[in-house]
Amino acid sequence: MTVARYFLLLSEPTRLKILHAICRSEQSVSAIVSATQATQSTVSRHLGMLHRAGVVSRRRERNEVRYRVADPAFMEVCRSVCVQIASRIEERAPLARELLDFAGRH
Amino acid sequence: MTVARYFLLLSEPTRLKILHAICRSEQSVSAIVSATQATQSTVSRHLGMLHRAGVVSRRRERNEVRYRVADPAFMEVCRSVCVQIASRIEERAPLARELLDFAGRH
DNA sequence: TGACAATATGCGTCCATGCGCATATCGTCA
DNA sequence: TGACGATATGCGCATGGACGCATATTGTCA
Repeated sequence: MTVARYFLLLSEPTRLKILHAICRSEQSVSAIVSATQATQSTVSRHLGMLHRAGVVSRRRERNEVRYRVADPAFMEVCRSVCVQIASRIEERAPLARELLDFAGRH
Repeated sequence: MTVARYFLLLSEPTRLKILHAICRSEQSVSAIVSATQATQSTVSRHLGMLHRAGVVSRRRERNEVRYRVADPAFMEVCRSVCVQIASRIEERAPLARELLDFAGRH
């Protein structure tokens, strides 16, 4: 089931952090490394994964590679899911707030 | 990051099959087993997982337990994600068709 | 071209998770 | 209550994915 693979891309905390880091503007790998507090190799690997899936695109700028979300609709998906999940479980205040907060940042 | 946990629930083929099996009407565990071609223990385990996450609810009916999607909005999320992903990659015809097909069944 | 900075990747390890088997638990009905 | 059908779960195995280290690769600039 290919559908599951797309959800799998969004099910990894580090990958979500990476997407969060580049959702506003394209960023170099090193900038993403700083933003996510992850290792350079880890970040590079995840970026490669997202790139192969067509979620992000890249281009060289001088001697660095800059990544950006390939389609803004993808982050919109992420955002809408967060909002809907949050409203669905609004009785659990802390989690709902976390979700809405996450969604709001995009 | 709690958000990732929700996507993780949707990233498992067997769990998607289970959700697909109960998205129209509540079903007993044994019915879900037949529908998904998975083992009874596997299905029961996944149902327990989805139940603990609040995604599905259950009730006894005679000597069987019937599960249903707790909030219809959840399947709506799933559907909208599928549609958006499909339209985003419509150039890859086969995958897009698979996604839309999956989404259409709900 | 040579050196350097930035990014990608092979390799090994560790941990989480899915699975099936066997068995326990739970509820119903005679 | 006793037995049976339906569902849940302990256990062990196998697999897949994330991670870090070290190193390869790639592109840029002097």
